[in-house]
Amino acid sequence: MKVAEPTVERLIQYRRLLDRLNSEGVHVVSSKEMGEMLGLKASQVRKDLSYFGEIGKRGVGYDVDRLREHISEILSQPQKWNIGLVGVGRLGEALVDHNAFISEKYEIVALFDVAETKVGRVFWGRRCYHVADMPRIIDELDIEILVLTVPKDAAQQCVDSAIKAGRIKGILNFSPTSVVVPDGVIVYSVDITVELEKLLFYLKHGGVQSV
Amino acid sequence: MKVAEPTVERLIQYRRLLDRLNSEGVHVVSSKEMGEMLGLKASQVRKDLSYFGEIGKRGVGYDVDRLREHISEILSQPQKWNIGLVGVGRLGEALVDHNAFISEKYEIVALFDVAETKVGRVFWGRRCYHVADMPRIIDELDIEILVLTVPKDAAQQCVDSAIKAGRIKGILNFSPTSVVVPDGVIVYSVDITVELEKLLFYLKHGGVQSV
DNA sequence: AGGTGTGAAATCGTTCACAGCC
DNA sequence: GGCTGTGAACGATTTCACACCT
Repeated sequence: MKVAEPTVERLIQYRRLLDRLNSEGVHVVSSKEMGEMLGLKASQVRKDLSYFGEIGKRGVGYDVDRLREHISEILSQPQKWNIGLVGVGRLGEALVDHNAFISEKYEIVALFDVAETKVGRVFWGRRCYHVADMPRIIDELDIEILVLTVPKDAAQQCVDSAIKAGRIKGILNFSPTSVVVPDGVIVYSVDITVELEKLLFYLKHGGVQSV
Repeated sequence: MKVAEPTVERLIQYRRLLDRLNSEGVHVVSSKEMGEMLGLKASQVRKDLSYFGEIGKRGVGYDVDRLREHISEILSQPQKWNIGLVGVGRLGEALVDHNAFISEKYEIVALFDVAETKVGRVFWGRRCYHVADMPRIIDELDIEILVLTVPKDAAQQCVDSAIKAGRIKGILNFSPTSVVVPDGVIVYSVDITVELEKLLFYLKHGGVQSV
């Protein structure tokens, strides 16, 4: 089944909301309520949820637990992914220890940097290797996902070098630059500068909808 | 002039690319070349750039310097914005010192936290105040933008309290949760967990286009 | 020949509106 | 009465295709 990107993004948010509702002891929720909590139209919520079969009860709403199970199933992963983080700067360190990277679906298994003060050391249980050793380590540790937190000038060459190992399938890029990758490799960019500039742009012009 | 959000996002990327090309001594660039470097179709680039008048030369391409000026003009800000950062955790610290927040258009002027070990201290030249004092400090320092790097359970109440000062116009939310705001306040969310999960989803399914 | 600018077409995503069920 | 599920309408964005310039 093919799912549009905005829908996937919302599914993830629904699941998170349902986790919260569940822990608060809420058992039933309507599309209207979910919409209000997430800043979405009720019809949007219903359409998203209906893609995967009839899961709600007309006249009542959705069973929190059942819906949560259902969405988790859609978002489930067939395996645990090994992640390598490149660039142990301040942002890199923040991410290594970040809640977002603690999950049964994935794990940061290696760090990479060029600084002699970092290579060889262990940060939060992960060893830091030299960037030049990436191809070998990626192979040895079966790393398929890269998190990039390097300065912009280093981003492309880190990617090129990591991809040579032929194992990398996805990259989460925090560097303020675009990177070019071969077909088959997926890149998502989290670009703080861009988000801030967008916010500024819409503050300057008449306010627009929130996102 | 009204500009669509995806267009604004790309304009920001064009400008960044042009800055780089300029520093590399490149003086002319075509829509095709820009597209390749940013992962966009040439027609997309041309359409974006043509919204603001004829700026390229047919048969030649775009003058890097002139185009850069032109886009900078569109993205320019009428004033310098004061930013308050809430949540001096590891991610917050990383951002305070992050390149993204060094600009003539905006400046982080105050930090907020609840931890006694942080309140009263100065981090990279910015004083950290108690979250309870936000309304007063926001008023005194004329803060109109909030950067949220607090745990998810604290996010909404921080927003509510900050907005009471009636001065906040925009929020850049790094907390892994949605926040509800009154009309007129713009929220952009940078959600690391969501981006990572999206990447995973499309790794599981047949790869999709990069972003 | 090579590259821009731009209407028109195609695609993608959201919202409406209402039938159907609880 | 209230709420879901969904085709159809709508709106937004991307891509095409080609006229036009140099």
